[in-house]
Amino acid sequence: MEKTRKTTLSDVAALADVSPITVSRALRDPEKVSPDARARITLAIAQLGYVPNPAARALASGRTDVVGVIIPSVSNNVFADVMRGIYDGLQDSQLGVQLGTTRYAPSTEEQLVRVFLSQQPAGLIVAGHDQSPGARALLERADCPVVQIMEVGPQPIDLVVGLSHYQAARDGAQHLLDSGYRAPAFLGAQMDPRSQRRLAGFRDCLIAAGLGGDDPVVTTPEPSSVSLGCRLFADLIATRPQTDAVLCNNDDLALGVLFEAQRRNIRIPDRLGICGFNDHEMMSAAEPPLTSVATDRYEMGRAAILQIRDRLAGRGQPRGHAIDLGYRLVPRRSTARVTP
Amino acid sequence: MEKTRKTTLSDVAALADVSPITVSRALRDPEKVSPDARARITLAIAQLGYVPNPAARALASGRTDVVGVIIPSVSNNVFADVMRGIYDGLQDSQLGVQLGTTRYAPSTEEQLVRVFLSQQPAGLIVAGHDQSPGARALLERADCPVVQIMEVGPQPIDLVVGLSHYQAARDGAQHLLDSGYRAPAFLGAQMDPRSQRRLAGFRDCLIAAGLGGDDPVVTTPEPSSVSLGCRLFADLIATRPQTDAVLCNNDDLALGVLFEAQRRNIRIPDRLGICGFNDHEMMSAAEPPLTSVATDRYEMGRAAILQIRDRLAGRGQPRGHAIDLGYRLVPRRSTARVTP
DNA sequence: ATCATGGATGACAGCGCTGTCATTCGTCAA
DNA sequence: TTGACGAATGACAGCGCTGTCATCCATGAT
Repeated sequence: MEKTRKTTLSDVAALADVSPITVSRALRDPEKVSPDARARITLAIAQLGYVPNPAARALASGRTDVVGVIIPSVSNNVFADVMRGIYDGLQDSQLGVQLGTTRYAPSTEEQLVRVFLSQQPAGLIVAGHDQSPGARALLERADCPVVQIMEVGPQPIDLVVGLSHYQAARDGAQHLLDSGYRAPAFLGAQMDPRSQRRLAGFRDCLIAAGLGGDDPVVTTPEPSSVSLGCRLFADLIATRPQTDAVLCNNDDLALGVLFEAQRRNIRIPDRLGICGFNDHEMMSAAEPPLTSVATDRYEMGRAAILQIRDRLAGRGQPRGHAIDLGYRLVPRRSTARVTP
Repeated sequence: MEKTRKTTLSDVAALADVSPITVSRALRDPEKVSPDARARITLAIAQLGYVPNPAARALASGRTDVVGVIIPSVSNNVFADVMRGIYDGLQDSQLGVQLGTTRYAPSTEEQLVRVFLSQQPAGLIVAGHDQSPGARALLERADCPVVQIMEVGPQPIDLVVGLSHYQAARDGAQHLLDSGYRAPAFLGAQMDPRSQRRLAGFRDCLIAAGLGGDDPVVTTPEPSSVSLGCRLFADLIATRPQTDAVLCNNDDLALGVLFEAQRRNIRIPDRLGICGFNDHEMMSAAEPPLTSVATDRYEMGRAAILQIRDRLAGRGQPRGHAIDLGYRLVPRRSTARVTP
């Protein structure tokens, strides 16, 4: 296989009988080139199969068309939905994505921020607002739009798209109380900062309801899974048989609770209420359908990209702008207790 | 905020009192630099907070440290597992990932291949072996390692890590027959090429068993989901009430079938056997636990990256090398019929 | 002492593109 | 007719790094 030199701007320019600069302009800013020249250039590009070299462009212009995305994990389906939103938001743009995963380690996150920023990205999307001081300093100094997603909170670095996990979980807990449950518990895995705030919302709800003496919480740092939901629920009722409802940190756990309850012939919703978090598609399909606090992960990703695109187009929101996508409690049969 | 010029190799060189070339070498090939100089350079780098410019490196060397990954979708948890394997395989390497999603569209895939190749990646990972002729031609001409994942098949482009979906599904169907089911059906969504081959395996198994007269298959091009499993199963038993088992194209559908069967009080496994595909973690947690054909998506991603790393290190496998990760039938209660 | 050897280092040019001017030319108002 | 103006185009230099050679010097064999 012959090592054929790649065709360059100059090749195109020669064929189209213009200067390389004009070709460059025709590519980036077609308006600025006469229709005549533009046509010849387009033809030449097609004939030569020319593809621009992004490294050269990046070096010369100090910009790339890549948006860096830094999330804790790809195998968490919350982030899968976010990514889908990001890719959809990218449609009809020149932008690409570079993805990094932190595995929930702040030091890894900081390193990724450093690496990504060194590539002079068009924008950066990071999950959460619990960056290490170092990472935060880097991001504040970044000369590209930075979007913190997942969560709204104090002191945004630049742009924010998220929701209040505290409030969402607090409302979920309140829903359990409103449905007549008197001894709700919290089940949590992978207790990242957002999970911690959900837990705080749960606790405050109980305190506000005068049920604060106890702390019916079972958590683990393990990654979340359906099986883990089974195990945590088993632990929970072993130590607190009086529990009559569970607020789960996410839907996987809720599904595990459902299965474990079925195994033990615990009747849902009468003997046990179940509320998940996120409202993954499967929640409505389950038997009984499972109540959950719906979050719009897809829109979170999509909105983040659109914020960046707006900024790049010069009509973006100012630094500090936050979009609160909110949440929605979706009551289903799993908490529809007939007699309190 | 002052636009501070980034520190460059020359700045480091000046501080360390060596030439820029030596700094460059110290970074890429520390062995070739004297310990003395290396120490001064390391110190200077730390003092200046120097971070190399990957665009400049890419332009000068014609190489990048980025592996392109082209998959159909990120929200399919099969690919989420693959991605996790990829990121784990990347540990302790300089490599990064650029991810593109095709949305199951061959034209999008071809375009992504073109764009990614223009970035002169360190390697490329693509899902499946049903690339368009154009994409295939580009990949064959690529001067970087190319790994086709998910599936083993004829005429590999370069390297392959996968399994035979045909055989895996055929074994799944055979398991249903061996368990005493006489009228198994196939449920499929998002009928991509791999799903088609699974379906073919199912059909051939039935034919081989003398049950080929009929074609008990319900499929849809819609993306897979648990709810869709419910609906497809409802359709199935409406048109073919005699069905006594289902082989599902994936685990989401299987879970949907379970829920729908529960809703209709169809007893599992006696009245209905359920077999999924992939053996997602939730399958073992379900009640009853669900039989599935296990595939090692994680290892698929990991092995793909390791193949690329080996190649880059000069000790890789030759073109055409394929790794068949196989599959494993995991029988559980959902197909454990007591009386055939 | 002399020369070949190889490790360490450096000079030079250039990767392909774009920012910043400068230049050309046609058009229109005065 | 003239000058001013703006659209279209081009020349030049340089982004930060690396490939390819060339150079230097200590070492050990002769």
